[in-house]
Amino acid sequence: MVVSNFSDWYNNIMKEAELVDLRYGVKGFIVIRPWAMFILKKMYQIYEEELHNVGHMPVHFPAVIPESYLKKEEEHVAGFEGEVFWISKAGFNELEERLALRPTSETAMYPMYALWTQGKKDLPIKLYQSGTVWRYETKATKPLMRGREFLWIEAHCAFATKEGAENQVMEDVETTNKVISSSFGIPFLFFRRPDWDKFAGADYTCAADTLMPDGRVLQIATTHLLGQNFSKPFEVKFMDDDGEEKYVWQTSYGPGMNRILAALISIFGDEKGLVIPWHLSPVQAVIVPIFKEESKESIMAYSREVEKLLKNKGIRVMLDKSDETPGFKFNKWEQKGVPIRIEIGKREEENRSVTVVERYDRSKRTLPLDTIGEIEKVANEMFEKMKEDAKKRLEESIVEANTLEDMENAVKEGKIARVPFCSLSLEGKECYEKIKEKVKAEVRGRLLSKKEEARGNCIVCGKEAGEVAYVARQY
RNA sequence: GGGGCUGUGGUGUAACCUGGCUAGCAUAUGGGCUUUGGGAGCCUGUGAUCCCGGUUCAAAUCCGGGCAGCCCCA
Repeated sequence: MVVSNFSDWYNNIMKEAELVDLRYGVKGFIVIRPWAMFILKKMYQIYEEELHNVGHMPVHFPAVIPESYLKKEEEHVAGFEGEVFWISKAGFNELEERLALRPTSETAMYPMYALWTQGKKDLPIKLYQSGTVWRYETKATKPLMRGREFLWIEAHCAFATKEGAENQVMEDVETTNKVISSSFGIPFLFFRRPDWDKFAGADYTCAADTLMPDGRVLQIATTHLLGQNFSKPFEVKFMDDDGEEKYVWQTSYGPGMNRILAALISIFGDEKGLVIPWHLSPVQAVIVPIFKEESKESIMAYSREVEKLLKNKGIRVMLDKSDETPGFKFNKWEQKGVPIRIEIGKREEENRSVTVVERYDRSKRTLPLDTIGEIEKVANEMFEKMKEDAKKRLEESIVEANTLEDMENAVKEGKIARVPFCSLSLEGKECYEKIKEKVKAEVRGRLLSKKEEARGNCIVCGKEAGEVAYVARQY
């Protein structure tokens, strides 16, 4: 992907590949078109399956939250109040109590959790819902990256002990690795966020940041240790073994599906268009027939035979029967990101073979018809390459910086700077604000994946460094 | 939150500064002919000045407001 004009590329691909339509006419609300929605559905399916594997069950809570619920936890309201859409009227009646369109569902779910939890037998609770939330974003909106309505999954857990909740946070990290990294191929860094940047109402927040081609990071999933901050005001209690009533320990986890799609598009896309991983693509293999008028019938017949063969193998195949020229079709499906193209012309028909072109590096090979199942292997190898290359790009974008100047340069070049930093608790906030002002970048936190020993002095204040922090520009 | 730019058929644009004739072009789209190993060609048809208000004999064009989009900065 060309870095110099990522923004143009991105805006353009939305239209060209028919992913979304921005013309709905309400700021921050967009129409997601079939090609993108199919990919989202696939991602949901894989995500939900993995959540089931680790013991979550699905649930559905209402989209509206009574004002009194939303306001029960003080920090939480303070964090979200400015972004809430309110329903104050229904039909011809003013509502007695305003209803919030959920910006996130803690305050919708926990009143019910209180009713459902009496004893240890009711714990842990591990529930998730897939759905939409609404936030009145005041920053500039950008298709799929920041909207006022977005699709996500939110998993809300409750445990008898703090340890149980902390383990859940680590399990969420592992789930994120399995799904977003291994299955979707999107590399990211998982950070413990600084205290000044945690979720409103959480003890602490961990967040996965991926790197967009222009060097800005995009947060694609978060998991929060909510501690007992919500269980107390919502009175989610249980009777413990010692006969004492105790408050549960809670977590919430939220992968943002729109943003994951935005990352998928941007990280794998190239100057020709999208490149969609095999298992997520609406069309996995497209057959492009090539013929002279006199051979049309037999080549189409052979193409249909190949189509049927692939369909029977469970592959999402599409035979492009339109009247366009082959070159037009090649370009169209490359733009749409179909991972495998199968060309069938006179040569292929005569040899009972197919020509297979993979989208990522556009390598071409001829397969005899009876080995056509090989395309799955080709596609898998393609995906592994995409994944590796993306991972390498992320790793290579991390650079050491020990002075403010180095950091500024790194960030300006679209890198993620790894810096010695005094503290990620509130004591370090002043240093962070200086970075933000001078370098126009964010302190993303410290890595979760490994413990990094801080050396030297804080890049800003010069005090002994307590942390190895990562600094980058963000979306 | 601050600043800037923009809004013309489905899409991309010309005309806007300096108001004036039938709003031009490309692409897409309907029909016809023709055509298929990297975005074919010819003929023909359909289709547009974001919304509200103001200035003016006359507004796509100038002014004000709204809505929407993009970029930069916080």
